[in-house]
Amino acid sequence: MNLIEELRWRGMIQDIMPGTEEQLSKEMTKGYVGFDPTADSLHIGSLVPILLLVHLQKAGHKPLALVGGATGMVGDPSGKSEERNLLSEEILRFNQEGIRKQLEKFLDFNCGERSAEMVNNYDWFKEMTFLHFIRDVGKHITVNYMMAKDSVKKRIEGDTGMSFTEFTYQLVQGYDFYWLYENKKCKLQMGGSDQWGNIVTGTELIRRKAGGEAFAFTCPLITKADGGKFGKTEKGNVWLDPQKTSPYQFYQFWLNAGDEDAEKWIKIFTFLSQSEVADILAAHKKDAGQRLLQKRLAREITVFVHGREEYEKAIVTTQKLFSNQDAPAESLSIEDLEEMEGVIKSDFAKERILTGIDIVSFLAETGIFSSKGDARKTVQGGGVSINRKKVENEKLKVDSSLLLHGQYILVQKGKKNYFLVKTI
RNA sequence: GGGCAAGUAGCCAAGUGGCCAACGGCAACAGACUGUAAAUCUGUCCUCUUCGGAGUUCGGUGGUUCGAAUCCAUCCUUGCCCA
Repeated sequence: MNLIEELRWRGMIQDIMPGTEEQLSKEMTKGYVGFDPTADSLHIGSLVPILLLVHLQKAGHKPLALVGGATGMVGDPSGKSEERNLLSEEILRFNQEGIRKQLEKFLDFNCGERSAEMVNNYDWFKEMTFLHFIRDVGKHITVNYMMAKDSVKKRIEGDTGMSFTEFTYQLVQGYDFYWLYENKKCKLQMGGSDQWGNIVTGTELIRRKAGGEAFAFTCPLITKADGGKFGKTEKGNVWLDPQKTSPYQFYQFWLNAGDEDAEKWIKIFTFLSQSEVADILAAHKKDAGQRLLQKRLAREITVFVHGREEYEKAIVTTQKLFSNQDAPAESLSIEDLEEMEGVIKSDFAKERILTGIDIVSFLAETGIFSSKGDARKTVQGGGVSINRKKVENEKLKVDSSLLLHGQYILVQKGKKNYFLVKTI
């Protein structure tokens, strides 16, 4: 199976330029994807472009990761309804470093001629003068062409308008492709389907300015069946950086996927073969309650991103927190409590417990809730458990009888948010 | 520079002198049902609260009024049109 066929059954191809498949089977091809340095870590949304590069490398081609230092300073209008804030050079440089470190985990940067490579478009744009740009780049593309782009049209017809800076974005990005074509012999660009317009501007520029031929394909944007935003949880973005999103939370994110989503995602986010996926789906359909599909999905991705060891830790924590829902909290050892990851820990003065404190004040003062009113409302709604027992009465006194091992209290806010309060 | 329109909670969006902490929708959080899903139903959703209330909001500032998101002035921002 060649690269395109492979990606196609995985549902990773949205648009593809004619001739791309032939080019890929003809010779070792360099292909690139652009990454946006607006944050210092990549989140799981960027996992898709990363996977495109990984697949490319596996298929015997050379991946380039372009960090949009220059374009990040401008802001892409695609899919945005509003003008973006501009970032300073310093922040962009810092973010670029973070991204680089993460990419190194997924791509092989040291395997001969197919080694992955990282480039930053700031490097060729910082020297570029305005005159140079409008003469050598702008000259080749008509405004009519640029205006016809969906991303531009929407903004012009909408009621927010669009600055010249953003309008120029597609040219700047298109020039990236041209530059890589000329200087690195890069003939392929990949990206999310929202990038299609910008990518085509690039191939157009290559055709007109260099008389060359370049190729491209895009991957559909990842969506959720319920229309929600992919990659967001209660706590915000799901990041690839374990400092920002712990491996446990990362694992949980995938484990919580809906059936419909998981079925799509397992093809996109894992390297399982077509027959393996078919087997898993069949097994899942037989007994959906087992959630074999989600478990496998979560396992594959967590191992891929964080490694086997972290995955196993996440599993252990998961089992402790969820598998024996009915087991009394007293059965957990001190080690279990201390080592559970994904549990937010806080300290609390022991005297307050010994003298007894009402549940509402306790929840507010430990920071589990931001205010007493908030805590009270959730308790009234049945949303708080202490040591795995639902708090039925908001007048409950918290005292030493609730301490596990003489010093811990395990608090649950909802079903999935655990807090461990340690008295000192 | 001139003309017109608009700015309301995280977002969309009603409200055009008191009944307004402000209809409705989305998002979010919690509960029930489940499979730590989805769908559905219920509750919460400006801040604090001793759950009785209290305090701060409707682009900013000043004003009119017993009383303003609502009227007036002025400034700021955005869009459209003209120069």
